[in-house]
Amino acid sequence: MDLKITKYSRQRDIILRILRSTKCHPTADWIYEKVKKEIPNISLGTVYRNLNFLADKGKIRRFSFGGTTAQFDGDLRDHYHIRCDWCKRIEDVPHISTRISCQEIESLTGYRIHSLNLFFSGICPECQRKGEQ
Amino acid sequence: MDLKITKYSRQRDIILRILRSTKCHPTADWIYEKVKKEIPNISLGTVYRNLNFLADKGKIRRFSFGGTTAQFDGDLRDHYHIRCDWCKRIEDVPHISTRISCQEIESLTGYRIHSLNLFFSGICPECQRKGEQ
DNA sequence: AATAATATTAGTTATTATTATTGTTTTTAT
DNA sequence: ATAAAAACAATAATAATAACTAATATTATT
Ligand SMILES: [Mn+2]
Ligand SMILES: [Mn+2]
Ligand SMILES: [Zn+2]
Ligand SMILES: [Zn+2]
Repeated sequence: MDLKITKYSRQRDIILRILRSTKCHPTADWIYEKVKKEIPNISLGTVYRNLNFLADKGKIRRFSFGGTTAQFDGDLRDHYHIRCDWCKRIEDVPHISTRISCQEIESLTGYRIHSLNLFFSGICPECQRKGEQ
Repeated sequence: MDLKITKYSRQRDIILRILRSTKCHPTADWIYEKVKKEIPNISLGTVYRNLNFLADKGKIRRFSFGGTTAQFDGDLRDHYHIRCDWCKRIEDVPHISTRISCQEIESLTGYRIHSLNLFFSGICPECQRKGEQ
C-alpha cells in the first residue's frame, strides 16, 4: 500500500518507468534487457525483487496467462485482456460496457473482493488472415 | 479436438479421472502424487505430457493464477474462479447472472473469441474471520 | 556535516517447474 | 502374428524464480 516507507532506489524507479511506458505486457526478462541499457550492471534478481515488490504494493499488476512465465502490466486502469491462441500475443481490451456485479459475487462466495480480472482468448485478426495455425 | 486419433493409455485415463474427481484446481505434482497410488512407477514427465496433451485438445483447462506453477481444471462447464489473496486458495464461482457480450469484444478487437475467463481475487471468509494477514 | 541504522544492490548459488531425450513397452492396424 | 505408431519410465537439460551474502546507497539522528 504505502510505497512511502521504502527508500528511494534508482533501479526501482527505472523499472517502473519502463513498465509504464510500454503497451505490451512484458516478462521480467524483457524488462531486464531494457533496464540494462540504462544500468548495465543491474542484475536480474533486482528486477524480479522490484517487480514483486511493486506488485505486492499494488503499484503494478502481475499475472500469467497459462504460460510458464509471469507477465507484468503497469496500467492500473480498469481494463481487460485478450490472448491469441495461435501467436500468443496479448492485447488490452480497452473498455467493455457490461457491468459485473461484484456485490453479487461477494454474497455468493462470502469473499471480500479486491479485484476482477477478465480475459478472453481467441484468434487475432492477423492469424485469421494467415489461416490455420 | 479429436481424442479419438490417439491410442489408449491407462495413464492418461487415470490422470483424467483423478482431475475430474476433485473440486480443487491441482498442480501437475499434486496429480502425480495421486496417480502414483494406482501406478507406483509412473513418472512426473508422463503426467505433464498428458496434462498438456489434454489441455491442447480442450479436454481440460490449464491456467495459473499469478502463482509460479500451472494449475488444471477438469470441469469444462462455464464457471469462474476466485482466489484469496492471503491463503491463496482457489474456488469456483459457480454462476453469475451478468452477461458479457462477446460479440461486442469481437467487434472491438477483431478477434474471434474462443473463451472467456473471469477471475476474482479478494479475502476468503475464513481469513476475514482470522483477521489481518 | 558526520554517524548510525537500515534498505537495497550486484553477484552468485540454489531451488523449482517444466521440457526434451532415449531406449523400452504397449497399443493398434494389417 | 507382425509391424508401425504412440506412449512409456527414467533421466538429463533448460528455464524461471528465489535465496543468500557482502558491499553500497539512502535515510534518520545527532
Ligand atoms: Mn493491460
Ligand atoms: Mn474450476
Ligand atoms: Zn494471432
Ligand atoms: Zn483465505
